[in-house]
Amino acid sequence: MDIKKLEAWYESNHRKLLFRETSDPYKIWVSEIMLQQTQVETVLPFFKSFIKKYPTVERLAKTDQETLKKDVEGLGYYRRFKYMLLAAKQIVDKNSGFPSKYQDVLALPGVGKYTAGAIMSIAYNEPYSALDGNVIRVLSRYLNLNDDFRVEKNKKNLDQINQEIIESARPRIYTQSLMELGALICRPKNPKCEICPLNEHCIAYELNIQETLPVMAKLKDKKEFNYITLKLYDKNDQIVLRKRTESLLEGMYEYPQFESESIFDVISTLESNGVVIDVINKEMNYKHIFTHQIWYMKVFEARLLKGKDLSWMMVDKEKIKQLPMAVAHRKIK
DNA sequence: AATCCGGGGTT
DNA sequence: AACCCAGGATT
Repeated sequence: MDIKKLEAWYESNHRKLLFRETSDPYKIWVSEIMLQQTQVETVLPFFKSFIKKYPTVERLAKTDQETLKKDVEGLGYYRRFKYMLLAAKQIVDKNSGFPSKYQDVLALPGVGKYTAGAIMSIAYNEPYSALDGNVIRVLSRYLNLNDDFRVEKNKKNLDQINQEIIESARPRIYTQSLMELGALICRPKNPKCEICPLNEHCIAYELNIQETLPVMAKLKDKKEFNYITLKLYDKNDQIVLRKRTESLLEGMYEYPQFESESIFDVISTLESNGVVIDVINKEMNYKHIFTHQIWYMKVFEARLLKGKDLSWMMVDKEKIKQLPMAVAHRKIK
């Protein structure tokens, strides 16, 4: 591996990212949790306001799950922030600062092998492999590895290789340079191999098969759901919301919705539970795509005439925007 | 080892 | 519309 060329490339070409202007392990940790499955550009504004509001782990530990969910609304995978708050409380309870040993970092809720390696190498400059999607792409091309990297065993092998490399590199620079190279040069499509600092010994480039790597098994098809979604107003013109308890979007608020294709079925189901609604008009159809699901939502405006579900809460229309709500419903107008 | 967790981007 | 991207926890 041309580590010297790679690190030199990084030092003169990397983006100036707000969360890389520090080696405060707390801030590195926050950024790495946000960056899980999420693009840099998406994370930046969230990180900025988050650190302004929660400059220290002590300040973060004092907040509550619902406030935190609202702070990160739109980032997705909200469970990671549930774990983030649990971890912050653990750290503050122990009163020994942000952990600095690999095993202690790895033991934090929501921190796996990648995130622990990223924190150790970027914040503490210690040689621990951080194998994310970018690094997998760069190394699989450089070494021409045809393994399916959705298979855990293959990731583990590559992680071992990366561990050996980082032990003779400058960890803080090395980890960031591989990720930056993956984002800017060694991109999934149209990689800029001509200007890549690793092109001299990149096997995939030599064979011109760089775009076929890395091999990733196809994900299974998404499951589709049809919902009747209600913008339901009570007599005081307040709107009915429900706080989700399901593991999907847990703790986020939503308009009441029912798995059905027919508003008439929903009306009769509600009536058999003592709830009477008067449908005013059909609004729009919405589609929302998750990783494993697609929601087709038929939205109706309705008036609540009688009864209510125990899980419902009445909210002033203007207050909706203050509550954490998934994009799937936030986009309903 | 397989499945569950969002959301945004590109083609 | 169809494709791409991708860590951690749970089971």
